[in-house]
Order: sequence, then C-alpha cells, then structure tokens
Amino acid sequence: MAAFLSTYENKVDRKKRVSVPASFRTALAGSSFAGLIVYPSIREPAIEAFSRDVFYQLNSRHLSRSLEGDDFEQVLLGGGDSVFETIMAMAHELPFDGEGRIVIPPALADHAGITDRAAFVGRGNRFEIWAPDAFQDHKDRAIDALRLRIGNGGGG
Amino acid sequence: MAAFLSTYENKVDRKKRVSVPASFRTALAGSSFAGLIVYPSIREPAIEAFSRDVFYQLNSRHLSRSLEGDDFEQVLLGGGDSVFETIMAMAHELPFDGEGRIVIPPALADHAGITDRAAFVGRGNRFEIWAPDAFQDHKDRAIDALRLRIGNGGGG
DNA sequence: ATTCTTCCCATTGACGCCCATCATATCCCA
DNA sequence: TGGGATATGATGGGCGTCAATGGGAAGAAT
Repeated sequence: MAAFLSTYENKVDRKKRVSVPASFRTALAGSSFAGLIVYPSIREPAIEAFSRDVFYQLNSRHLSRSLEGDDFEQVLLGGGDSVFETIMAMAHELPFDGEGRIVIPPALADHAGITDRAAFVGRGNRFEIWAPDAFQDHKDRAIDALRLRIGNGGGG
Repeated sequence: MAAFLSTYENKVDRKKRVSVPASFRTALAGSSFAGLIVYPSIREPAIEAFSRDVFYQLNSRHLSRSLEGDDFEQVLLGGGDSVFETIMAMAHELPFDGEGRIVIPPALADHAGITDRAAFVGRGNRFEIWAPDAFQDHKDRAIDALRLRIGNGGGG
C-alpha cells in the first residue's frame, strides 16, 4: 500500500475548494471511491483524513471484535459515547471533483481554523489537514520534544 | 542487501538536481521503485536517506500492529507515536530521473545548508546527504571523539 | 426564482523526460 | 606497456506534460 508522506500547502479558493496533493491522490487510488473520509481530530485543531478502504476496514474489524467476543450488548446497544462511535458520527465522505479537489465542510474548516490556505500533512497510513500556521507551531513543538527524548546519545 | 559505503561529493545544478552516486543506486536496485525516501536528521544538519522498500515496510507494519491489536483509538486518534508521525510529515519520496539524479526539496536543502554541492555519506543500511563543509567538520569532530573514547594508542 | 453546488474548460508555471556533452576509468590491441 | 577506443558516470539544457488554480455555465435544492 502506498503511504502518505510529506507536507504540502495548497490554496483554498473562493468557492472553498482545495486541491488534494497529487501524491496523496495516487496513494488513495485503487480505492473503490474517488475521494476520502475526514473527521475532526480530537486532540488537535486539525482534520484527520483516511482512504475510504482503510476506514471501512477499521469499521469492519470493530464489528468482528464485538461478534468474536460475544459482546452482544456492544453490537445491539452500541458503546455509548465511545471514541469509535463519536468519530463515526462526525465523519464526512468527501468526493474529488474532476481536478482532484475537495470542499472542506464548514464545521471542519472552523475546527481547524482553515481559511484561505490548507496544509496537507502525511502521517503514513492517514493524513491530516491543518491551518498552515497552526501546523508550523505544532511541528516545531513536536521536534523539540523529539530532541529532548532522544538526546544526543544513541547511534543514529 | 548491498550496503552504502564511502563518501561522494557531487554538484547540484541550476535546476537543483544532483546525481546519486552510482554505487548507491546499485545498492538501491531491486527495490520496486527507482528512487528513495529522505527526511531531515533530527540530530544533525543533514538529510537521512532510505530505500523506499524499508520505509514502506515500516509503515505497513505500523498499521498492521494497530489493527491486530484492535487498537482503534490509536488508529483513529493518532498521536500515539510521535516519532513515526513527525518523521512521516517531513519525509519525501524522491524519484530518480533517467540519469539517476534527484531533486532535493528546498526545506531539506535548507536544513542541511546544501547549495551547490552535496556530499553523499554511506552509513551501511542507509546514507546521509550533507553540505560538504559541514560534513568535513562533523567528521573531524567525530574522529576526535572516537579517539578520546577508544584511546589513542593503537596504530592503524 | 435565487442561491449554492458541481462539472467542465482555460491558464500557467513547475517538473519530469529526453537528448547531448564531457570526464574518467577500463579494455583491447599492438 | 602504452595509446587509443570504449563504456559508464556525471552534468547541462530544451521541451512537453501535468498539477494547481481560476472562472463560467448548467443543474439541484430551497
């Protein structure tokens, strides 16, 4: 499976459209659906994005686990406000237009603080969409934390 | 797998292209993709370079482990592995052109201080790309540190 | 009917692909 | 063993293609 790598910054036009980077579209290709699944990140002011196939696979495994564990209450009554179900409720399926662009739903754009530019951030198996400034801060903090953790020891 | 050995210095042309040393390309051969994965070194002003296959195996295992462990929250919330995610956001997949050259992304060239020349430094299973002057300094310091650590007695 | 959305086409600028040249190490043959 | 021929690698540059972006028009929703 292809992976989501790198960070790209694209423009959000007057109609709220934004191009998904070509390499991300390539990584999504092979999916039965020309588009992606998004939902607001719980931890950060960002949007999480998955290929439809990976997302559905996740959903399928969630059900399997409940069935295998004979967890009938989970299957029939649901898990209340579990992480899983909360996220499912907030997820959107976004189709590409002919040029590989998506329209970010207002609630999600608002959550991430995205106005006229959007940063597409590869996370391997998924990617995130950020307001560029917010992501820059987040990344700087993440790198500082990494440097602290690995120190100067250990071979590289 | 062949190993990355020795150090080569090549020219970065006007279009920011630079030849990957032929012996390194040979070591990368057999990969399903003519190119490599790079990301900025956390510790040094240098660029780390991997074969694409190694990198993608890492990525694939990362997802598999989360799914097999039924760790849905890990997959959905992200952020559980800051090293992995931070590197993914900064990594680039660089294809070779017909002549075995790559284009170093501006952010990485900047990180390493690379302008018109680049040093390709073999590190066994991976290699690094440095600004030649910076690498010379680094190497000198590394050798001094080694001498201190192992003592200066032995002849070579 | 008006507004919002989706589809389609145009533009442009960067990048990838291709070919040419040059340097260097190797090989072949005398 | 030496010199020229040759193969391979490194470098430079031209040009076509594609990705990103913008705008218009047709269709859907209210």
